[in-house]
Amino acid sequence: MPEPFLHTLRHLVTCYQAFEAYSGAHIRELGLTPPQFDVIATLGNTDGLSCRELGERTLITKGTLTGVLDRLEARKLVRRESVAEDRRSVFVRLTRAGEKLFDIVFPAHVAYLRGVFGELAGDELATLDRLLARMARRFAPDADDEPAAVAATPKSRMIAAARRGA
Amino acid sequence: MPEPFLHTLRHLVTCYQAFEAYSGAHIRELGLTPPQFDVIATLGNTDGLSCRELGERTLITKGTLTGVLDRLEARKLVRRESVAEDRRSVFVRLTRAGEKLFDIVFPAHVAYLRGVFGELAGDELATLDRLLARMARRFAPDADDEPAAVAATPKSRMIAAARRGA
DNA sequence: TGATGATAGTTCGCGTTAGAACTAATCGTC
DNA sequence: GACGATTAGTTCTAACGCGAACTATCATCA
Repeated sequence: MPEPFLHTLRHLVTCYQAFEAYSGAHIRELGLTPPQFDVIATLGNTDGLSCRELGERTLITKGTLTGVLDRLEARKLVRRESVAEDRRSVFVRLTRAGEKLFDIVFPAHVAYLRGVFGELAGDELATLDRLLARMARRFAPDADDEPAAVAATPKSRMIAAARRGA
Repeated sequence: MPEPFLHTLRHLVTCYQAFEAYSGAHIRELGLTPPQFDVIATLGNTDGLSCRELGERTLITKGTLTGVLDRLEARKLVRRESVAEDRRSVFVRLTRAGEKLFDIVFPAHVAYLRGVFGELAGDELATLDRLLARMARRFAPDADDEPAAVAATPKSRMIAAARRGA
């Protein structure tokens, strides 16, 4: 009993990390950290989002999000606004500079990633997709795949883009 | 052109994070952080490893590994020894207490994970395995899958176990 | 109204992350 | 055998990562 699932797990981790390294290297060249990119990408073509929603979409926990937004705000790529209806809430939106950056880095990064999948047959991609989703549900029964669904788990990368493309 | 690969990527990230959260929660209950567990698990049933090899197997970069080992050594779970043949190298091995901990936490964690895969048919697991490995190679052409092969990329989780089971 | 509870963000502690700069030791090669 | 190039670990910096504690603000319901 060599526990074959451990083998699969290792490949999951290896694959994820390889993706992270590949994607992250490019993002850093663009002058952003991966979480910062996720925020920019999520905010792009939007009228703004609450911190809560932004956290859900990027899979960044709220504690971490505060710091990420602080740094983006310091660079004037993002602006925090208070909401009249609910004064607990904070609305986040791209500044002009943020939008400009989005228009550059988002397409660039998607193009950068697209190259990797060139040869992968569409049905293989679909199979991988399906199996990953199933496995994810197994680990986190309270899955999150539908537009309005809510989760509140950890970090991410390119999540934003993935969700947009979905 | 909805860029279907973005959808797959999102699932990769979601799946990885779900695994991390699931696995990490249990590991924390056992009184270790995930990287610490990886080190303990990798060192278990071994006569010790060099920092270099330990880093390669756990996929923890050397800079990070120093800190992880510092904390494990402070808890007397691990011991650093200098090597006569190569005085640059540092040999790391479990202390008696470390071995004792390994004997408890490793089987416990494998059992904890095994439950999740119960229903997954063997061939599906194999398919997922194969596709993940292929995708990983695509992101990191200098793949690492054979025993003695070398890589030097980032972090991990349960890597140790996966490699042992492999 | 007023106590109870839930929610939105921030702050904090501790640990991890990558990457780059640094020291020390060994290797390759002539 | 000396010299430049590698290699092993450590140190440093900036940014996450999560959980937990905390503040402020709604929401509910009696």
